Amino acid sequence: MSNRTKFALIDCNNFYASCERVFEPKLEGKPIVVLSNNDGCIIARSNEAKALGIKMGAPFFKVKNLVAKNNVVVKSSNYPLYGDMSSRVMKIIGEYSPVQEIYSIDESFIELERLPFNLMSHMQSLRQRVKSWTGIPVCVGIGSTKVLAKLANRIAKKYSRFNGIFDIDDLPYDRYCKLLQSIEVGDLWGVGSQSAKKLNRIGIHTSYDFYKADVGIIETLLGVNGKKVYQELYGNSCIPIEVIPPTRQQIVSSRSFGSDLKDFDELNQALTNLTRKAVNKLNNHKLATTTITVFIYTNPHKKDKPYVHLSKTVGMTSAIQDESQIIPLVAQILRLIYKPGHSFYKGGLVLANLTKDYQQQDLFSVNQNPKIESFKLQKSNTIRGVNKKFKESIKYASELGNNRWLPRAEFRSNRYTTNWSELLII
DNA sequence: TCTGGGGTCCTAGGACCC
DNA sequence: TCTGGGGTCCTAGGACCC
Repeated sequence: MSNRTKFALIDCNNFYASCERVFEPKLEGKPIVVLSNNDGCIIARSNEAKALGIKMGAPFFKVKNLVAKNNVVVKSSNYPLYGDMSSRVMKIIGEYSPVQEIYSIDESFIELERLPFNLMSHMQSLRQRVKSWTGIPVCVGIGSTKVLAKLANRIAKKYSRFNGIFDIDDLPYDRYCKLLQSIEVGDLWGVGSQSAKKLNRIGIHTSYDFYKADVGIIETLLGVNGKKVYQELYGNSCIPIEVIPPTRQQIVSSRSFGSDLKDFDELNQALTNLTRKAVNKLNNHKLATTTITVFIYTNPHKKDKPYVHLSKTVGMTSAIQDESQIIPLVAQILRLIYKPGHSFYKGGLVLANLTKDYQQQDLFSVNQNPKIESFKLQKSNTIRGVNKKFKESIKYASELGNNRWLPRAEFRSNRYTTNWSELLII
């Protein structure tokens, strides 16, 4: 047991709600919810809000009464703040192990093998340091596989007597089985609602049922991923830590609009903005794309009107990476799919087939005057430089207009850590 | 009636995660 | 009135190749 690899999962408690509290300490002890883009759904809740029965993912308008009655504090999401807080937290976690995977904005796995420390006090020190340096509370789950570390984290969060740290390997076998019996199979990491339904149909309801089932049946029903989860419950590590994030496969940029859009120019305005965001990401990763998908669709929740989903994918013979190439192309594709008379609720684009090698020229293209090519490159570098220094001061004209697409964000807090004009004032 | 075998690549759809 | 956004991987089926 003791010389097996050990993993720890560090998970921030109610991350977005906790970020809001750091800069508004009077919210401590009060119920808080954070809304998705466009103030649509609940995407984070403080413990107090959870206790009121506010569900994850609930549409905001459906819980407005409950929220008002209980004086729940409402915040629009503030990703610049959360992203910056996340990188601070992750950096501190990284000081506690040479092997770290940043799994999501609020979770990180680390490997604990061969660390010359008492594990418990080492992790206790991590928790305290993250809390005192950033204000964010975290819990630590420890186990010999990632699935077990995830499970352990649940326990650490749920029972305060563990002081935020739980090592599942410390459980004797019978207690481990008891624990599995208390957890629904759909709550295991990697078993989602669809798989849970399939398993329920053959009498597998708890994680313990799953643990005791035949591995062949699990593989037939859930495929290789289900089998991995199964084996990880037995302590056989199948899902390795990924220290280096794999290269991106695609970049998606999409939004539901602040108001439904009918007009082509309005849609194009929104799409230009989204394209610029996607291209910035592309450039930051030093990638180029050869496949662009553009899509727009009407509100699927409105039953009185037909749901219309329009999209088109275009492939190119050579990879492109420049705003001046991609923005006009997106506008062209939008022109091809656009149909008047519908109220579009959401739209976006996907850049796919990403490649590092964007110098490759098209064999059949003509007029590749090297002077012109180098001028183009110089131009786009200049624009990028100016925009970096003077925040988004050069834009495509197609992005300017009536801004009806801008998402609602009625309850947004300040970008305390990333914007000079929104610093905390004491 | 009987109709090879082995492989790749691409796409769409489904499932999962946060 | 009001329902998020951004990812990954797997699988099945079709097209195509020799």
